[in-house]
Amino acid sequence: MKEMYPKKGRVILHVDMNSFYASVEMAYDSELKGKPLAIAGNPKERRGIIVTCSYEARKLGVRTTMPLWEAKKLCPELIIKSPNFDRYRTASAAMFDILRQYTELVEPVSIDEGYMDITDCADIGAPLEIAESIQKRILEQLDLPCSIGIAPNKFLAKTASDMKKPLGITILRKRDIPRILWPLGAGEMHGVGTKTADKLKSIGILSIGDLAKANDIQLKALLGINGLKLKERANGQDNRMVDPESVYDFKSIGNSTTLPRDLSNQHELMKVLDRLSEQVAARMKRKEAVATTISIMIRFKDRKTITRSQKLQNPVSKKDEIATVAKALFLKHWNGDPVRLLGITGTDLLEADRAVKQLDLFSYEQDAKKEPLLHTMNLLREKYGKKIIESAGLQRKKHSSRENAGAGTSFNKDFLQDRKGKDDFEKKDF
DNA sequence: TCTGGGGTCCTAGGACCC
DNA sequence: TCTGGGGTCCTAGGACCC
Repeated sequence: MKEMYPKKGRVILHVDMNSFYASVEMAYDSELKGKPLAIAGNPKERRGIIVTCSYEARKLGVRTTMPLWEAKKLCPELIIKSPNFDRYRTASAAMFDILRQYTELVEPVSIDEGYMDITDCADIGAPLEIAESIQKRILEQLDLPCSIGIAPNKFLAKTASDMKKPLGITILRKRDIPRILWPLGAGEMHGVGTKTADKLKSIGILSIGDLAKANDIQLKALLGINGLKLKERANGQDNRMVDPESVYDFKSIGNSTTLPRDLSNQHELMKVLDRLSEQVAARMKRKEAVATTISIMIRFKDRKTITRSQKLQNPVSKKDEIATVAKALFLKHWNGDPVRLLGITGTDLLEADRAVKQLDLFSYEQDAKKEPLLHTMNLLREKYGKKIIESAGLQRKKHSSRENAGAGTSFNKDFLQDRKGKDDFEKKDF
């Protein structure tokens, strides 16, 4: 939907911070400047990986996602720091503040990159002048380097910002596509990873130019809809708008942890789930969100990973509620194998106040009942197995999906109807 | 003595409904 | 008498990105 009404002749910037975490650390401590520096996931644990590293470290062969021990072996003088996310968030906010001094049309994509639509900024200056000004300001005011891509759409801007690092500015025009974009390997395209690159290779598509000219039918058979989208991009077509609001519609909140050692002890694993539930609950509270689905992720010794999820009748956000569901899911699906990683994620998020309003509307007892309800469901499941719960759930689901549909709009008769049905149901079954 | 943690989007199958 | 064709919801997994 966002793609429907692009303006003609847009000017889009993609601002990409250079080795962001490492650069922020250097801005805080100038002693680090010019030295090989790496930010590593968990320097004390044996399973740390390199999250970001300075250009000096890159020259010595250190790479993002490289295991810490490998990086140390490669480069004994490497300075290793653990990430300081508060610091990065502060720097990020300051960076986006600078961008918004040029236009409100700023879309953060991640902590260290964002798009700007400067089509209507001609009064400020030419696109190149604006980019130079932004880059200079971020460097002078925050002591942080960035690269900027200038292009008629997001895909080309993103591609352009990647071309000169650090501190580059690259213009990529439509007419430059055959000369600059097409010779690149298909795997270098944003959206094409190793799997897709391999698949493309299997039908003889090696470069972005090959992809741009590929056969639609063949492409669709190989990659589905995504294949056709990639072909469009390869031809420089991308109608996605710059959407400043997109930050606010997050879809999931989750935390996971790789355990210091593989764990088979159920009690210890339960404690880990408690801790993760607490983290997820804290973040939901901060974001004023509640979740209607809880998923867990289990990774085993051999890195095989499974996810199991449960859709809930009532949204949850409190630590104990999340932990109850997560633990039940875990116990139901764990085969006893040693566990390497555990994760908990809440999805199908609703705004907290909206969800509270829903509950208020539907039953005065609901809040007090929520936990006993979950508890009861678990007991029933243990006693009677899955079937009875699911058949019970089915009736309730109808009500709850109606609630959700109505909650965003206004109070109406359906609400009263649903309310009646729901109360009846609860008295009958619980 | 390999490979973190935060996400998004897409696909596919089964259950269920009409 | 043995079997259609939509559609939705839920679950699980995979690919990709930073």
